Amino acid sequence: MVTIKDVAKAAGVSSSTVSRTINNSPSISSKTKEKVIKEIKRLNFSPNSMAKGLINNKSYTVTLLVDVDDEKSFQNPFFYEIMHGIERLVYKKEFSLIVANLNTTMKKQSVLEWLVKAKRTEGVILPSSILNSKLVDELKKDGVPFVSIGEPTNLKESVSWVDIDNKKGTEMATYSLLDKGYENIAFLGLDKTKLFSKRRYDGYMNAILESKQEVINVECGNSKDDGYHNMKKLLNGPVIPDAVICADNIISIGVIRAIQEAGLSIPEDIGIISFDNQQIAELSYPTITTVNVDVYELGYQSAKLLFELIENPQTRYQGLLISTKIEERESTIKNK
Amino acid sequence: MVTIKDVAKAAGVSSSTVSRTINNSPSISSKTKEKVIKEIKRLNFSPNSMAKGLINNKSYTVTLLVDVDDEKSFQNPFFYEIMHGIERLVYKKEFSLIVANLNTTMKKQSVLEWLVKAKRTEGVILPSSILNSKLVDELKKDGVPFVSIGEPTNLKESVSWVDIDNKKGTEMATYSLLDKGYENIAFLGLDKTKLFSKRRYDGYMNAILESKQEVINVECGNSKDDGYHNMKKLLNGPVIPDAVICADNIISIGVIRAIQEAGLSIPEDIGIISFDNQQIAELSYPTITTVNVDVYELGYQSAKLLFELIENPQTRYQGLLISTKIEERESTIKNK
DNA sequence: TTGTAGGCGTTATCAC
DNA sequence: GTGATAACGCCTACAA
Repeated sequence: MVTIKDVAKAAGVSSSTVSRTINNSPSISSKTKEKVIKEIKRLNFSPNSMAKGLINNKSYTVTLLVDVDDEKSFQNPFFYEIMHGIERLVYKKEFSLIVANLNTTMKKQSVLEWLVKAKRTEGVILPSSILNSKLVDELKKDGVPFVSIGEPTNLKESVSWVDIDNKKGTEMATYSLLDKGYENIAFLGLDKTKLFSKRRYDGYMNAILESKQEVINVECGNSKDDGYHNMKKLLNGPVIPDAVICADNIISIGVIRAIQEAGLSIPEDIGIISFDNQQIAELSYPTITTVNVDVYELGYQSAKLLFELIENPQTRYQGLLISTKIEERESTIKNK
Repeated sequence: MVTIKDVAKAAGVSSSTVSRTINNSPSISSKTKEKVIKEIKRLNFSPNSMAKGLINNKSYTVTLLVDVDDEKSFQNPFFYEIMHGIERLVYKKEFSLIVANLNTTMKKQSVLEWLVKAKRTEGVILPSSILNSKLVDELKKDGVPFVSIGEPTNLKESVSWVDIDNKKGTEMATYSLLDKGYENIAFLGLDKTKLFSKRRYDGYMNAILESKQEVINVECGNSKDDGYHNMKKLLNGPVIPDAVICADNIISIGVIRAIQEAGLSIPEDIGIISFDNQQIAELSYPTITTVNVDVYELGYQSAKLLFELIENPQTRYQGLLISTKIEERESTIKNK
């Protein structure tokens, strides 16, 4: 293993000079600097991250905490993109990204304790679904900066978080449907136990009331069967909508099925807008217009907030909303 | 920060005694050991991982390398489960799991170099799609153990890898269809550029030839449109199959569409078996019978192989195949 | 069985 | 601008 001493010897300088070169110290002549850099390259030297960390008491490491056993924790398709966004910034900062599972069984302690107390990590990003007051207390007590992905609920403390602007998303979706000429727009899939679902409903409500239209609201779960059965009911009901906004992407699969079985056509008779799950939206017949959710950006911004907290612990906690965009596909008509 | 010295002072022993206690040294009286452990707990002490790493020249860290920009690298839905399998073993070994992207831009060097040379990681797990001879050379030169997820292709060197037993999977699927009474079984979606696709075809071939049936093979890409158009062609062709095995899960969505448009019923007229993508298989109407692929196990076994290499660098390279299981859903009939 | 001392590779603090 | 030296927290001979 080639160390700073080897480089120093080879370049005929002291190890401090090599250290200064590595760390871009201003007080060093460009001549020796050049010489040292040359030797560093020749010897293929990289500073040992642990020795450096020991001195500075830093691990140069950030943790993405998940709960694999909790379905709400991170949806499979979203996780990869979120991680990608995080990774981009983390490595730009010359940190490493650790991924850990909240409920991993370790000998004596919890993973989180293990990561935090042994100085293995300097900050944590975690989904709001696993964030409760107890966890917040622990993290704050240990002085580890953290950022929640998703706006937390039922929390007394204030924390930093990043979320999709769900409300604005459905608001835009509703207006977009109205613009196209749809007149009876239903919202299907409100689940009051879920914040994102409520937010999406709020956006829909806003736009509907603002436009003096009638609210058609169907509360239900988020499986394809929920979508199917509730759409069926709606089609037999007093007011048949000519457009449906689905709170959650899976629901829309069942909704489409119900509409097609009733002999109605999409998007002519009934238009559909759902929330982003690109793969499903594009696999369906017809493909589904969605409120596009930029989860890469979600990840990137969460990392950005985290680094602000790491670099300056005095930073105030803040909430950040990522804007959405409507991606037109076959389930909505261009002009009615 | 509480160090080994604080514990030593509190317990009235030397720091070496504390160190010995932590590391379960045999030469220590159970009495002092007890005393020390008590203080460790009271003071809430955890050994600093970097100081320990510096001594042993170990990082206690394993890296999962991906290429987020390469679609073949890891399918979204698979990644999470694979990672879960890896994570399980990694933390059991009291290591951390780093996730890094091959093409992350760092100032001077590649992430991999950065991770390896600065002693940030002790082993690497990576998808076969990004593994080429150049990368193998680099990894071997640096002496980092690594395991490929997926059987590598076009590699002169021998390496350790884990893969799904694709061949056996389609073989079982074919026999299962024959058992149910299907007689003209087609294989749709052979892509000769992909090893897993070829393996799946081989399994189908084996079973068909063994059973003295006729081979119906359609080569095509793996989009839903490929599935749709090629199934349509098949339905207009001389021999209409009464069962289809799809090489890839997305294809089956198009295949189903084509069959339904032709007014035929699934599974009565035509049965379908595809490969695992649980979400898609269950969202479809009808739900799709799949060859179930245990990607958690894939991840777990890759980590196991990696640790064998880390703990004993003399370990021989080996390839490991994970068996599959057929998950019956609506797209195949019970008895024809 | 326990304690002392030296060192892992780096950086910060002094001198020069 | 540069070099010696002492840390950082832990482990491991070696000594007792």
